[in-house]
Amino acid sequence: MTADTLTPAARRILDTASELFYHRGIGAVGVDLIAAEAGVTKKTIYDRFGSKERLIVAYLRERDARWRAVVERHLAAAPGHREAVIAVFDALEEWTRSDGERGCALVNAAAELSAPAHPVRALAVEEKQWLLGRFTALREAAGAPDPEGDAVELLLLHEGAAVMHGVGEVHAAIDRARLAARRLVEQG
Amino acid sequence: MTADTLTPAARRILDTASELFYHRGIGAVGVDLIAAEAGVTKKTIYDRFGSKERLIVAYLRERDARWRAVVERHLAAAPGHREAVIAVFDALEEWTRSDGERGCALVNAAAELSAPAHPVRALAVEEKQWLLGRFTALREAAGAPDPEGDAVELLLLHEGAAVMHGVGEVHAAIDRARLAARRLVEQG
DNA sequence: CTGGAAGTATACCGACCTGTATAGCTAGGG
DNA sequence: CCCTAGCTATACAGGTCGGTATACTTCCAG
Repeated sequence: MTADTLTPAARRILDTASELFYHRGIGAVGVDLIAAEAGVTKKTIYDRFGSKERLIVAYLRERDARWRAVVERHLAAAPGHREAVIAVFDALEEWTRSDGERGCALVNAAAELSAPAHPVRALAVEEKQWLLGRFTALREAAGAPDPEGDAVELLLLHEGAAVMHGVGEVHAAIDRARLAARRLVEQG
Repeated sequence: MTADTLTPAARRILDTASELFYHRGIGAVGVDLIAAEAGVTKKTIYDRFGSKERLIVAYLRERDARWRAVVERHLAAAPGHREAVIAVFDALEEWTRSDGERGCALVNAAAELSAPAHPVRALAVEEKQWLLGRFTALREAAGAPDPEGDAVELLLLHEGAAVMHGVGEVHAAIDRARLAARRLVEQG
């Protein structure tokens, strides 16, 4: 990871861009705005990141890494394979509470940048399959008869909860997803 | 509904805009492109729709109406309240097969246009709560002990399936969602 | 037969976009 | 002591954006 080798200005740029991209959308945020908010010159942005697209990728990469770290922490604290599945939904709750009411950044970015060859699509696919793999392994370890089927279902509940949390006005989406997940692991 | 009172050119504009907005994203499609693809002058677009934003709203409204009609058709054909729940997922499968691989247009639009006061957010919320209400009524009619809880869970599966179908690379997401829904209604 | 509605064609506006160029400042290490 | 990395400041290029203005045509209904 190159995250720690960032210069101070680059750090500020990435933090500012993350905030703005996530809450206002990628297309709605220009490079000039990022520069102004970060207290930095546009030249510095282009010196450090090369282009807006690469800044977007850096933003999504870092955010994804932070999200995965939250999940891993919750997984490590779970006493067993069944509890670990539930812990992923605890991680989602913590994540959305601290970080935002706008759903999954990767999904949103993929919605904006629709070109099939765009790098953010690959990032999104990779993250979803990482989580899918996590769920599959946990259900395998728990001796479930259909680990992959369970994993897809858990992923659907997870993504559904993230989306509905993003559009809002549907109460306790994450709670309900966790409840369904608990029922799945307890009587599977 | 004002859909049938559209002039021929307006009809072409709305059809073209729907195609482009859905597959490329709203921000990625300019008014000039819509005009060119529809074989129409920009002036005609502004004469008929007033602004890009109102064209976007018209696009989402009409698409939503078509989607709801598909759902209603599947619901009407279902022999009972439990089968009707499953039928919604059949509707989703038919809908995505005929109309696109890019998930829910309302969710995507809400992801792009993040301003909380933007009209598309209200549209998205309204549609999700319509579907939620449908599910709730069906579970109530089936005598389920927790109709609203069931409805939220079904909505999560539905939205999750739509999203994962959009990012792709997760096989049989809709099939799995329907399977989970069937299990929910058969042993609730 | 005439007037208005629905178009086309073309040109333009100001704002904003990503990205580049030029010049100068500062601090730390060989 | 000077060179380079990292930065600031400012200006600008080239393009696209949503939206408007003007002038002409076509066609149908009162």
